[in-house]
Amino acid sequence: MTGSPAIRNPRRNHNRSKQVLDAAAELFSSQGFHLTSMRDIAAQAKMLPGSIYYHFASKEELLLTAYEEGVKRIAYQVDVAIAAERDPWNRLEKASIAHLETLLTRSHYAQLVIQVRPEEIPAIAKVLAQLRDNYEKRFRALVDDLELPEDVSSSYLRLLLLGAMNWAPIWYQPGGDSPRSVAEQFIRLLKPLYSPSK
Amino acid sequence: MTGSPAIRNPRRNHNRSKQVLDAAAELFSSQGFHLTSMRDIAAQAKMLPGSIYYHFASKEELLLTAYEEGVKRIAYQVDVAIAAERDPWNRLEKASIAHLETLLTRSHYAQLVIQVRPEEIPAIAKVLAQLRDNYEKRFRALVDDLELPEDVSSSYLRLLLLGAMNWAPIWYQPGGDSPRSVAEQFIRLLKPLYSPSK
Amino acid sequence: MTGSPAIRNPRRNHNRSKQVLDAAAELFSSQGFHLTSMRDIAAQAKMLPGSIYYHFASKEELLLTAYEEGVKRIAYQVDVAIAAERDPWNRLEKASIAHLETLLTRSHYAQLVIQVRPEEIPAIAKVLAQLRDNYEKRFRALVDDLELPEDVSSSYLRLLLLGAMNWAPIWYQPGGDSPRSVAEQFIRLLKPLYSPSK
Amino acid sequence: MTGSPAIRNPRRNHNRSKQVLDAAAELFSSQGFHLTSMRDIAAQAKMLPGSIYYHFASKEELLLTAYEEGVKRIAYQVDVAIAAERDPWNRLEKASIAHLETLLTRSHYAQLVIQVRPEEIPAIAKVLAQLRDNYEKRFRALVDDLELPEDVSSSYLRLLLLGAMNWAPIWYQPGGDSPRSVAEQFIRLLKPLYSPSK
DNA sequence: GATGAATGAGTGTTCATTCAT
DNA sequence: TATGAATGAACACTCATTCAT
Repeated sequence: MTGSPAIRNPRRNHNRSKQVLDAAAELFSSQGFHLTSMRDIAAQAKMLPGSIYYHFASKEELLLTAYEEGVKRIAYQVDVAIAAERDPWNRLEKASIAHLETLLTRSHYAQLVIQVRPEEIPAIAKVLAQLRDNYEKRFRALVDDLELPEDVSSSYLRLLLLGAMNWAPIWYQPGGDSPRSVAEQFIRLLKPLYSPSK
Repeated sequence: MTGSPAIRNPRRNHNRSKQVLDAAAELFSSQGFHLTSMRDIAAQAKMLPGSIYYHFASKEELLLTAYEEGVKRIAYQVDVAIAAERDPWNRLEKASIAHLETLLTRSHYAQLVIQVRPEEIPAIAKVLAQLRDNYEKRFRALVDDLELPEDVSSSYLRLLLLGAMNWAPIWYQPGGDSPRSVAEQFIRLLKPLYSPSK
Repeated sequence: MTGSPAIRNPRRNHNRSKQVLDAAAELFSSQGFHLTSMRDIAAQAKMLPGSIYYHFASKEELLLTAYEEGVKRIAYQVDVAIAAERDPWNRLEKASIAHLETLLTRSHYAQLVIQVRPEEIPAIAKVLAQLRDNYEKRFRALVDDLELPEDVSSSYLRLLLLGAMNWAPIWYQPGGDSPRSVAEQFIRLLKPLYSPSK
Repeated sequence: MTGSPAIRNPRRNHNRSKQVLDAAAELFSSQGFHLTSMRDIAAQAKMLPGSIYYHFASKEELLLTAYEEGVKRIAYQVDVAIAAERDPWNRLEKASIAHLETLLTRSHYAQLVIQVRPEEIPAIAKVLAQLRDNYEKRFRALVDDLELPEDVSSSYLRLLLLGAMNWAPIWYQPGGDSPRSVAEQFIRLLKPLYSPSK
């Protein structure tokens, strides 16, 4: 796993590697890892199955690479969203909107991070879990910045919010409320209580 | 899927069928559907792979049966828990405790309901989703019974709470807080706001 | 490698396992391990490729089992051949005849022991080498029993004889001298010198 | 197999071709033909797999070329070794020493001649066998020059000696006796008998 | 001369399932 | 009821080879 040739040497790469990765991200996120065969990915990328292996060493490496990209993207969206905000609750709200929007509409890569459960792929379960953990640290910090009453656990507030958001792909219907409004609703349910000023 | 012999004649050797089902529930819930082979289940049930098919027509039927049992069990626990309560918030709390306790500690069958994502098994995805939906209606009713401020969406409150609880198996560590206390914390985070009298 | 089902439970075995093993022994010994595919073996055994795996866990296990059988057979032939002999040179000659006859004509299993070089199959190279070594110990003992002049190394005499015989499959033509007569010639080339009586 | 460009124009960049051939000789002789992939050879020669095909038309041609070189080298060593000798037994001894020394220590190319069994590569099996045969004719001549008793077959003496030597790579350990001394021992085992004068 | 990229046939193997006994 | 044995389709992957650039 020291990187495939195309990644080591991206110059002459007619971005076919990206094509493969895109195909993998889409199929893995929509059908899951085990229901997606290398043949499926090859077909989607308009390649022959064997050709994938020029770009990626294994199915697991393909997932891992896509997953990393997913974490990068969702992290980037969240970081951008909160950059200009100072108010702790606003920051949490912006972060939640970015999280849910990326998760639900923006990118197959980001969906991967939520849809694929690390334990499903034992060989790389630990790395995947760590990557996600790393991303979620942002929410830990955001929640810790809130001024909460003493008897309120910031840990559970974080788990409550993140859990609820990560479960959203299960029930979310594209036709209904926008991801943004879902996030706002979640925050509204939590916010007023702990900021008596409002 | 017209039912296997043992299910048509449920009295006959009910034991062995249950043994198979137990094995399936345990393995499906701990490793997932796709990482569990019929051979694994047979081994755990101390049978040969072919023998399973006397009891269940297919891997999917095995999962479906176990899933149904899981829904039944968790539903029963919740129903019992709220039977004696009248206060809406107390009822929601008791239900949440029962939900989380069953989910996290009580039974492999119940874990199945959360751990197995219907879309993972396209052939029976709809039935599974419906079974879960049916169970979760309880929470719809419980939340609707709360007296909430007008600007608060009971739908999103339900989704927030259920999502957070269903995500718990991802981060829950057996050594830490008890499932009961997790549920109480979640409720405490939501409750005070809307019932300022308490 | 704790033994395949059919070997653990040989009773009801309609000796299909043996059919597979026979096919493997023949093909491995005539074409070599790497030029023989599991599909080839299956075809020869009138089975489908997947069916082989009911009997043997892997291609390597198949080879190993056949190789063990080969060692057993050639060892048995040699042991029987020398059982009634007392004179050391006669014993060596009988052993050599048995060795070469089994090797060149009797059985694909025995040919395996010579035709397949352990290093060709790294995963089981050590076991194979040990099995052959174990067999060849017989010749060490037989040569040690000869009364040799002091300046003659019994080690090299053994290596000379065994090497020459094991090389025989390379040049041996079924139409020419019999294996027996080849062995006798080899012994005649070595014997007279060290038995001054002649 | 009409020859690759580099072979048609052997002056041009002879270096790179040799590099490839060296890599092939080393890997083929140490791991065998089938366990060595073109990728392995390319890596060892610090090239990309596709580049090999500028120099050699196929894996088989690569082996054939290296094998020819091996035969040439071992033949040369033997020819040089016996050039100055007149006594038949001395000639045979010198030839054997040269044969074994080249085989066991001198060159991967020479080892190829012994380590690679022609039948392993059906497409060129005959050519390989012929090449080796051609080389071994030397020993036929050397043995025929010995003055042997009438009842001793010079053919079998040759097969005995050559077989024993060619089997040596199987048991030879670099730490032990030198190849020279092995060859001398073999000759000593055969010689005294037929030349009682010595 | 050499490379990046792809090909396509083939490999060993898995696995849900079937069925005669 | 259960088993031994087999099936056949699918799977991830390998590898010699090709070829435009």
